[in-house]
Amino acid sequence: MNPAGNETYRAMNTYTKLMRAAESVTSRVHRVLAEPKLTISQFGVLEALYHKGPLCQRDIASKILKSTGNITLVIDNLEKQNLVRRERDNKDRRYLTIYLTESGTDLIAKVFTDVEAAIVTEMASLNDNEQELLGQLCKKLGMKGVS
Amino acid sequence: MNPAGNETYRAMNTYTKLMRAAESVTSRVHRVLAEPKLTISQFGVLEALYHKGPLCQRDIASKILKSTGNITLVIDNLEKQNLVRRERDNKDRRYLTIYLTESGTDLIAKVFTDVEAAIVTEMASLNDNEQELLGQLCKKLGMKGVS
DNA sequence: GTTGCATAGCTTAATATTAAGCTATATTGT
DNA sequence: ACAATATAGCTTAATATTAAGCTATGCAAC
Repeated sequence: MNPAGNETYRAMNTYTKLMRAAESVTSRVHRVLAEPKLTISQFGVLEALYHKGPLCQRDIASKILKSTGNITLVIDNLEKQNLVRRERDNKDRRYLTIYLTESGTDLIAKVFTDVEAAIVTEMASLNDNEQELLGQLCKKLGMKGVS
Repeated sequence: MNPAGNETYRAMNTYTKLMRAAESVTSRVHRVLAEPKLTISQFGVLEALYHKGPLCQRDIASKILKSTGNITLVIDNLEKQNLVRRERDNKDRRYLTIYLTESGTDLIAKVFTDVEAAIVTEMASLNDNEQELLGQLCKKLGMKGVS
């Protein structure tokens, strides 16, 4: 096999392992969302609000990488369950600020704790140094796109 | 911060970087599917057939992690575009074997080459040793689920 | 053989998602 | 002030996806 072939082979191999790891870890972590009946997007929205405070829909959309139209629906559904509420910004009336309600805060606090525990369990396959190393390598890969 | 807190902090950090890397790399790689107008699932099906040979729908479903009902639709759409064909197995008539057509083979050969090139480009952020290391760490993480 | 269980693929209904375009609001340039 | 432009969120139509259940086929036990 020529050098180019080796490079390709190695890249494909690494890529496959990266994707399998990400997918297998997330799919196990997301199991904890079944009981509270949250979709992954709903969890993403609640978690963003929980850690960043109130946000407008566009910011939420860009945070969880979904379209603004989709966020409208996700927030609608969370609002129906009384987990968040919308409030029109009086300075710029185009904006809706989304707030966690009290029960929304309670729910995400509990669910996030469970997700966190699941992630710790998953990551326990690697020791400290390995996790540090994996983090660095992933960071290098992810940064590529910031061009 | 207590030991448990540190462990959690580190795990969350590593997890986040892993997910960001996976998502940022895939989203860039998948851009090459826009021009041939293939969905990610369609690409997954074609690629499975290209590398594994003819498969029945259930095997395809488990390979690309989609429901069997969904695969029925994905194959329907590929069949409409004459990229694959279904053939009833005469030994066990419950099975449909899915074959790439000639134009399907041509298309996936070309598209896979492009995807491969995109992956090589992405992975070029890491040198040989780093890729090897990343692969090993990911493998360790992914294996957790095989219990 | 017939009866009952298992399995492959299909259908249906519900939900999620996106892209494109719409409305309302704000900003900027003249 | 007014026109043009930009932006936030919403709507609509098309597509994707899943879960649950259905049909047809095969297999195994009796």
